[in-house]
Formats: sequence, structure tokens, C-alpha cells
Amino acid sequence: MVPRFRFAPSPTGGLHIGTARTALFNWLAARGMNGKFILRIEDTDVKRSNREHEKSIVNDLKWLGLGWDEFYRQSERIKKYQEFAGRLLKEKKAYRCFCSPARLEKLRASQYASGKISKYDNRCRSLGEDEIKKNLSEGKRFTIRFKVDDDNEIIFNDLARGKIRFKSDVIGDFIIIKSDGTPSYNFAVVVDDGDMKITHVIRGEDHLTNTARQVLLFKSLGFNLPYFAHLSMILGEDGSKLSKRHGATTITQFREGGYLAEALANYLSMLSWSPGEGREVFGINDVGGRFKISDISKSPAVFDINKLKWFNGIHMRRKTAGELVELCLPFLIREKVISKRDIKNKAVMDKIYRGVKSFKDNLKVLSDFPGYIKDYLTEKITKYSGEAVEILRVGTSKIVIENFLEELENEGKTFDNIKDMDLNEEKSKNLINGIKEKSKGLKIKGKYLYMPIRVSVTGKTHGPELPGVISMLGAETCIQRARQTLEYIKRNI
RNA sequence: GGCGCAUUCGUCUAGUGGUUAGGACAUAGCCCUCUCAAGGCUAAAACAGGGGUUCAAGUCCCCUAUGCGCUACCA
Repeated sequence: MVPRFRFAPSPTGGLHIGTARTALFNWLAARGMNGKFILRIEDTDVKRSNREHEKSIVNDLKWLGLGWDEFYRQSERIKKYQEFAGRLLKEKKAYRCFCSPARLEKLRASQYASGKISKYDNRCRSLGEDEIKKNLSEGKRFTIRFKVDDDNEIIFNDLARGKIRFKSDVIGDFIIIKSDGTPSYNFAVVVDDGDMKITHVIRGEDHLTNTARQVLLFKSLGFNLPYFAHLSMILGEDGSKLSKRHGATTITQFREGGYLAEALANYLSMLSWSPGEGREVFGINDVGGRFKISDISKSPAVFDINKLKWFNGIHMRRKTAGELVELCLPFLIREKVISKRDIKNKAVMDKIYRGVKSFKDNLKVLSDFPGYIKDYLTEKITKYSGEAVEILRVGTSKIVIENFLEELENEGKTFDNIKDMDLNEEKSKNLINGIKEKSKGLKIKGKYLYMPIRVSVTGKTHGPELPGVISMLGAETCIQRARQTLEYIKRNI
């Protein structure tokens, strides 16, 4: 028999980090067992569900690389639930309840006040046929409730947690069909899992207590019980359930924040699971049969943005410069560092490419890049930092910069147009070496050689390796900026 | 309140009766280095508490504490 897994989000918001992890674990388990992965949209709550959210969830799943084999929407299966409910009604395993929401609310309040278990008092369970008919003919609204016998013990095996037991008398007769004809969550889930022949249910711990109700339903409906596994919650730094007030919580937010799908999937898979052998960095496609449901950890995990950032850095450095350019483009456009038209501009794209190569090691998230490269795309230096000015004050700095400019200009003379001069990293290195040679007599080296050049073309004392910087700026801009800096020295120092 | 689940460095985790309790992130120091990173090395850092079982317990059992979840005509 082919194992069948499902991920069943309700489209009441974007794809939450915790929910995404549930999807991922189902996907990993399905992959590892050569099973099927089914996506089922649980949109029976008409008020809170909408198609925009569904689209967003679907989009994020695809982005994470979690493809599915089958797709369903509960709102399109309403008839099915009613059919099954009708069967339970006929078999007297369920009954119509005409109690008003107001009465139920009152009942709950009084039970809570007196410290008793809050559950339905089974008032409509013993309604006579005549009374039911009368209510029906009067057009009274009703729900359908499932009969729960007292004194039963419900036991099921959780693949991640072991044996779990509940006493049935803490569960009241619960609603399976709401008064608007739509199924309640617990009922829809069981009908679907049974009907879709789901073999493994991996879901959040918040459903653990629901499982007791569902086991009862599975049995009454004559379905085989699937295997269950309940995942611990993902917590915020303060130990409470991860929510909006902890910052970004949806996959969309992380994508827009510059995180890579690979990094997010990798990090999420490491929350409550580990592939063993000290392995930490991997792609979800490489996990294969190593994913075992029984290895899932039982305790909740605190979401650590720092570790995610670390994963992100690692996965970015694993990409080629070309791949990174593609990934950075949306962020460059969003920050208006380049325009859409620039994508076709070879000169600009070349700069971006060299910029990505230089800044690769400094990036934590893709969205860092626009801020880094911005100052390298302008013709002139916009500002000299305080530390940079200090460097310019050093007597030998002027000489170094003059030498640098001279070398560049000489080199440039061999071209009709300076734009044709390709100042790659290798040439930049040679250039610096040339200046080193020239400055030997003056004993200028190390910091006193590199820093003036760096400042002369960037106005800053920080940045990636100098040859890369020179190469990304290009000969023309370097000449302009070096001249600008010499001018600055003349005027201000 | 009731029911359920959990508890190893600050954080994520490895560990399935015998370990100097291992790794990773973060932190600190050193190395590399023109700077910022990246990388390398090193340091500090944990079995919630109490009872059992056992020759031996982080590992098995019980209690306590703490945290989390559920207790809807939400999912």
C-alpha cells in the first residue's frame, strides 16, 4: 500500500512558519517512504477563509519546493460530509440538536463557574420523533451532534510520542454539522482522511486533544485509523507560541525579507528533527529515506532568527554569483537601486555581477545587497566617513592616490574609450602591486598603501577586498573618484 | 478549573542503562588580514527538583514544579 500524507491548511492567513514546518515534515515523510503528498484546503469556515490566502499559501509552498500529488478543497465536498452525517443520523450514532447558541453559551458559563468540565448536557439526545418533526416543520435551525459514550477509554499510538490515552467522559456530544450545513473541523477532517485513504497524519500538537474525538469518528464511520504524529509548537523568544508580535511569522514575510527558500526549509527541518551524524546544512531534496517520523523531537522549539540568518548566509555562499544576481534583482528594483530597464543594460548588470561576487561573504540576507552596492553605482563619492578623512590626513596618502591615478590613466591610454578597459580582479591586483613597487622607496605598505586607495574610490574604510572593489567600480569611475578625492585633499586637508 | 503533552548549555539539538555528556547558532579570545566579512582554532556554557528501580540513570518508574496546548455552530 502506498503511504498517503496530507497537509491541510485553512486559508485564514498566509503560510505561517509553524504550518510550513508541518507541510515540510509531511512532504519529507512522503518522499522518504515513496508515498503521496496531498494538499487539502480546509476552507469550511466561510467567514474567515478566502481565495487570496489560499493563493498565498499555494505560492509559498511552491516557493519552498514542496510540490503535491493531489489537491482538494473542502468547500467543494460539502455534499460528502452531509452524506456521511446522514448515515450517522440513520444509524442513531448522531442526532439533531435544536439548542440555541445562547443556551449553549449560558450552559458553558455556568459549568465553568462551578468548576465542572465544559461539555454539552445532551439535552437533545432524547428528543422524541414527534418533537423533532415539529421543530423541523417550524423551520428551527439545528446542528448535528455525534453521540459520545461515557466510560470509554480512547487509546491511540502517536508515532512521535508513543501511546496516548483519553477518557471519553471529558468529551461531550460534539457538533459535526453546523446549522448552516457545513461540517465542523473534526468531522470534515475525519471524513476526508478516511475517504482519501490517508495513512499518516502529521500535524501540530494543538490537534492532539482533537485526535480523541477523531478516533471515535473514524471508528463510527468504519474507516481504518491512520498513523498519527503530533509536532511540538514553535515558540517565540519569550517561550510563548510564535505569533505576529514576535515579528515576521509567515513564509511570505521571510521571502520578502531576503531569505532563501533553501535556508528556510533547511532551518525549519532542523526544528524538532535532525538528520544525525552532526549534519546540519543540507537541501530538503537530499534527505531521502533518512527522515523518520519516530525521530521527531517531542519538546517545543524556540524560533531563533540568528540561526536562520546563519543558514541563509551558508546557502547564499553556496550559490554561484550568477544565481545570486538573479535572486538579488527584485530587491534592487524594490529599493530603486536599479530600474527594470537596467536588467537589459550590460554595463549595469556587469557591475551588479561583480558587486555580488565582492559582497557575497558579507550578506546575511538578499535584502542587504542593495544597501551595500548603492554607493558603488554612483559616479562620485557622496560622503567621506570620519575614519576615511583620518586616512587622507596621513602624509603619504596623497602620493599613493596620485600613483594609483597615474597607473590607471596610463593603462587607460591604450584604449580609444576608457569604457572598453576591462578592469577585472586580476588586473586590479596587478595595479595595486605596481603602486606597491613604486612606493617601495618610501616604505609605504600594508595599511598605508591599501587604505588610501580604498578611501580614494569609496570614501570609506570598510568594504570587501580592494581588487574586487576596484573591479566593480570600473576604470572610468575609479579615475573620476580618485580625482575627486585628490581635489578633496587639496581643499580640506 | 478539567484533560493532555512536554522539560539536556542563553537557543536548536546528539544521546535510547556504563560518555571527560558531543555538535551547531549566539557570546568572548586568538589566527588570517588594508578594513568589514567569510574561514580556522580555542574558551565559557546544560541533564528542572525530589523520591524510587538497578552494581550503575540524562536515559526506566512515581511525585512536585514550570511551560505549552485543548476545553467553540474556528481550524
